Amino acid sequence: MFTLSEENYLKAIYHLELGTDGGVSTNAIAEKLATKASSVTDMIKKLSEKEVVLYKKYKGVTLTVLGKTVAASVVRKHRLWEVFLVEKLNFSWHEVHEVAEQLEHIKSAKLINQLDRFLGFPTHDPHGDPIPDKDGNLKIVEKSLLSTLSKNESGICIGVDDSSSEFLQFLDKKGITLGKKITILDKEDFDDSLSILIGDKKLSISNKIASNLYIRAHTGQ
Amino acid sequence: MFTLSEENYLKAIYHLELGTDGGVSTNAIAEKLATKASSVTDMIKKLSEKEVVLYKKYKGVTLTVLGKTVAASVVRKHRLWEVFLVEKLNFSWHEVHEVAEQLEHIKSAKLINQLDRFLGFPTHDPHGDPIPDKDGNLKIVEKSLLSTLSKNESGICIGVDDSSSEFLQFLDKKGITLGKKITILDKEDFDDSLSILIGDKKLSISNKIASNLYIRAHTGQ
DNA sequence: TATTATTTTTAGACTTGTCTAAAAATTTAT
DNA sequence: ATAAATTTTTAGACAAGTCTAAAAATAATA
Repeated sequence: MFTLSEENYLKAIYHLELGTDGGVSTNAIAEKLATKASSVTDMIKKLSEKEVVLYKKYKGVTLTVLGKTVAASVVRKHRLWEVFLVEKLNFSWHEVHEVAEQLEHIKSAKLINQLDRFLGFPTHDPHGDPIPDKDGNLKIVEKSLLSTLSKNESGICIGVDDSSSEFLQFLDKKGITLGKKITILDKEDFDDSLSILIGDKKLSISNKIASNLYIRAHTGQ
Repeated sequence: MFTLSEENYLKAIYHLELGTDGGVSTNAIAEKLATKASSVTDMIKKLSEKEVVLYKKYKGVTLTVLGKTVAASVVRKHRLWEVFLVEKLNFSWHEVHEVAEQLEHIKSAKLINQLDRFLGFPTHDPHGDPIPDKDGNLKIVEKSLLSTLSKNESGICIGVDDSSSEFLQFLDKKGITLGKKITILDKEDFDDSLSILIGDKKLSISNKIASNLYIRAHTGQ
């Protein structure tokens, strides 16, 4: 069994590992968890003894298969709870993170399996991130940034890169939500801003926004 | 803000206070929390400094108004989660306690208020225990033990005294659930066993069972 | 390659919550 | 009312997880 703290470390390493090829550095973990490098070293030793990470001094860490399983299960719980909060309890997508950070540590296999069923076996959380299945596997969806589409191309909004509260609230205000079809009407060379069609509304958005929105290719029309 | 451990102590004291008139003894708390008296003394000092209990050495503790509010809020969360688990996630009433013990410590006012609304503002948990409202007040229901009813009297099953897993599973097997009407058909002087009518079924139950079932007077018939 | 800068680890300390063993206070019984 | 039993508190220790400050290793630069 793993403590709350251990689970948070495993989750951090899991997320960091997706973004890099080699091992994850002590400093990177420390920054992610808002703690000190020395604390990270201590914890890594513990995790190493528990055989959930591979560790060589000064060389960073990698999750073992076991470690990856544990981390994925925490992520699974986090994202299922996020779906619950948004779908059933009327939370906005920018309000769910903090609460899900707590709920992800509740220990009960039955709870999470029944919750999964209750929610209709969702595959993605409210931010568009994939929910690992019971075995920790992710269903990968081909995605690209809105900013990479060309004029007259379109796609379905499936997620965000920056999931800060401010950005999510901004999207809410503009009416940009997951599942909506977005078509590029025009691209402005001057500042790379976009003119888009979302639903039946025409919007102008900056390149910064377009570089934070993920799009799934839209087959059919 | 209170730690998980502090909340558990407050909850224990809250429950113990309902069963006695004066202050709650150190040993009683230790037994309830399966810990040592010396640990209790340590924690009581901390709680006393935080002004949630009144404490005089060797004289036991009492909750302050603030302490009672905090404890009631934990109990409220515990019982609301129990309702959720049974009503929405198909848990049996004997499976919910352990999970609710974890969920009761999740910190989010919005979460618990929305959960309350989602569940239809329930007043009692699956064991028939009352759910404190937002201000910590209980709706008291006039209740009596089934064993105190006389022949031909009847009432609605509203709760259990002993909520051990074994007892609850026994009740499940016999078809005795909350909300059902029970009528005393006969009382056996020899061993104080009862012959009862529940729903349309005739059952014979021992006095031990009857002394663990709470009944609300049944007006009308 | 030698030196400087950065990263990582070690050593030692602190907090929270717990424990054991012993001392002090209270209660019970003779 | 005094002795015995019980309850409660104190004193000191320990594990988990964190921190600061300093040492060691690695990486970057001249």
